[in-house]
Amino acid sequence: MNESEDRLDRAFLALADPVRRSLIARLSRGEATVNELAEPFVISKQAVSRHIQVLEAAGLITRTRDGQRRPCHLAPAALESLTAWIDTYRLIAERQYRRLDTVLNTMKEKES
Amino acid sequence: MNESEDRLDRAFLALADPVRRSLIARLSRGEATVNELAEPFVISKQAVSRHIQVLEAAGLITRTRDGQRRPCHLAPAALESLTAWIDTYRLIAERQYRRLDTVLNTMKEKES
DNA sequence: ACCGTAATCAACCTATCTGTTTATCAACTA
DNA sequence: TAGTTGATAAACAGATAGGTTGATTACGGT
Repeated sequence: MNESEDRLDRAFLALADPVRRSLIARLSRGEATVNELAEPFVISKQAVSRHIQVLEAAGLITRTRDGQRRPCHLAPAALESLTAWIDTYRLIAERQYRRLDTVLNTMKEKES
Repeated sequence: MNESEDRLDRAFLALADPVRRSLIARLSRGEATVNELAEPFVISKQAVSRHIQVLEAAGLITRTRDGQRRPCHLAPAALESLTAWIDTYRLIAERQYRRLDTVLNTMKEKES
């Protein structure tokens, strides 16, 4: 039960689809229902509905109830946890590269 | 030919696997060969080799040649482009939420 | 109560992912 | 040159992703 690993799996997988990224982009401008979200797409509303379920299961969006509507809202905190994961390793790697640069420059100086 | 969309697809999909994320974590501490990367895993070296190909196709790592070895290096720039994408929409959404808070607070003030 | 609408469920199809095993390629070493 | 080692290719099997269509649930309006 690697809960946090599973969460990362689901979140990154959720973002690995252009339709779902497009839904995220749309929701960043404010809440929207399934019908509203599905409108611009060629695929069926059912397909969009399942994309939304994927995003919700990944914790990237939340849903409220308003009569028969189920408005979707973006969950910025979940997005932040993804950038946090990525940045952890990016920053370590960048430090490595800077250190390597320093070593190379030192060697070059000693040469001359 | 949505090249940049395809790149995002491949990059996020590449991160949607615990083995590949583990490889990223390892590579953040410095370059490593396929054998070195495969050693801690239970799965076969061939499987790890293909995970590495996925990471390379996604642009998340690069490879050099050193005799019969093919050392892998992390590509921080690619990771940065991912955080840039996520942060774009996260920040917009956060602004939305702050604006909503402001509206709600204003309404509360007028009430009293 | 009835009808329309928002949304989902269920069954099905196809393509892709991820692992395996076996075989092959390419480079170093004695 | 023969043998070893790093790495990959090829072919296969099982699981899952993502689309379709048709049926169903649940709420609202008249």
